[in-house]
Amino acid sequence: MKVEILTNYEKHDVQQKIIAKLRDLIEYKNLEPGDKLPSERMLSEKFEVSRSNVREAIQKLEFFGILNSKPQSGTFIADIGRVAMSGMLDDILRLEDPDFKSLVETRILLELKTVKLASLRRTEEDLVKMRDALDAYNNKVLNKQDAVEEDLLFHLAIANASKNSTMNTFMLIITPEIITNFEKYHVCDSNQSFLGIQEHEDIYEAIKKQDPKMAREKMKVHFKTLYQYCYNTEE
Amino acid sequence: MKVEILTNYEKHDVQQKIIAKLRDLIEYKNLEPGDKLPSERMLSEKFEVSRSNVREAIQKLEFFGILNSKPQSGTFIADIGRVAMSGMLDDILRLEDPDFKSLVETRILLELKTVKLASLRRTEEDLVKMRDALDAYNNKVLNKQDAVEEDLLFHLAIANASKNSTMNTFMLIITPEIITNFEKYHVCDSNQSFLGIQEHEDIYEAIKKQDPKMAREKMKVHFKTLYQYCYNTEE
DNA sequence: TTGATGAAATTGGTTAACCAGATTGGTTTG
DNA sequence: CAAACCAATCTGGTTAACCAATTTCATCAA
Repeated sequence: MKVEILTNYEKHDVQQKIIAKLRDLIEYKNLEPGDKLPSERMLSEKFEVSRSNVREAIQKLEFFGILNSKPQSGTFIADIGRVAMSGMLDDILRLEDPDFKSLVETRILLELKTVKLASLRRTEEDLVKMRDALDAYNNKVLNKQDAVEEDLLFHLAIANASKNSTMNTFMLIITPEIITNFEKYHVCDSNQSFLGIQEHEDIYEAIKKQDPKMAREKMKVHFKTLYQYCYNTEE
Repeated sequence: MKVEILTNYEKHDVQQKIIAKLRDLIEYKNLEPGDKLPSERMLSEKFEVSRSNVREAIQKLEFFGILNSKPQSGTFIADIGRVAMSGMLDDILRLEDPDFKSLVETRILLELKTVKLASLRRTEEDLVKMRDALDAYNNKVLNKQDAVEEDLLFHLAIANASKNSTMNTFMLIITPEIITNFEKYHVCDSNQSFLGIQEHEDIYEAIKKQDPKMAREKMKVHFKTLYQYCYNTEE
């Protein structure tokens, strides 16, 4: 068991080292936006790591949008300047994985916004999807079953109706971690889920009526218990 | 040129297909949380794609937190239930890449929060980093040079001082796209940058004085021009 | 019958060879 | 002299063979 964590740590460590070396290389060689990075083979040789490790590091930086690879051509530095590039790489290297409090803070922030946007932009189709998620949740709760997943799916349906793809993506990123943490800390017990039915219905109604103020207010009520786990998150 | 876009499209397409097939497989085989996925070799054979394609798709789903691979053991379904899993996979498949408006909306939302958190939680070290970023920005502007990057680095320093790793990560994700879009649409011309100096200084002062209300207010002022590009983003 | 044992099969990860398309630079041709 | 051309080279992507750790299961001992 200890070994597994160790290997994962080492793997992450190797990737961080490669990213750091790439940053130094870019600095040292004075590479500018649009310039081509040395080939993957060269980098793997120079950094003394496997080519697949190099590829994974490049993929990660592609995800952050500061590199992009073109098949049969090369890997290029994105159109952000050297200063921004260097600063961002430093930040990426310094990134820690999120704690529960940080997740909840962010979730509340995102959802108080998506619910407003959803009430302004939702289509009829969106309403149907939300209604379905709601019914699934209600069924589970009435049968006294755990309904954390159905809960989150309703919230994801709202994010979907907000028509903001960035916030939608971010909600998707934090949702699994929220679920596992909820189950770990037993945030939701059954009577809370029971309350949740009405709270969800209120939110749904506000969105249906296209009333952003009300929607936001009802979401806030719904998050009241969450606030307790994150008490100094002033609105 | 057309070919390059095509290959990228196809690559993304292949990955989406694999994810869809994984979803169907999980549904069909009734795989529960904690269960093991078939091996990468089997999947690549069954889906008729290369094993590396399978690995990349799995990596993506690992990033979203719904799978995790253990070396020499297997790939496992994360501890979120089948319902949540299935819903999330559908959402992931439906994700579109972000438009500028969505990016700006999200950035404003995040920054109005991080600036408040930063003013409550900033350390002396954070202040130094922000001061450095600020000086770099001012220098560039006074020399009438483009300072988009330095601008963003100041904002990233704020996100860093907010001590919320999730928001910090999200800011890093959207920053490069913000920069490229800014340069594409020429959002910042020189006299605006000139105004920016004072606006930045105001924000910095508010954070230094640990005044969250003021900090948020000054950030709002700073975003006034951005609002124009995203006018129906009501506060 | 039950628990321990260990060899064989299976796993994700790594490596190296290979592929097809893009790039390059020297040559040819008008 | 400049433009067109083509082959050698270089690129990221793919494939297949290999590795070491893990899992499995038939075997054996108590």
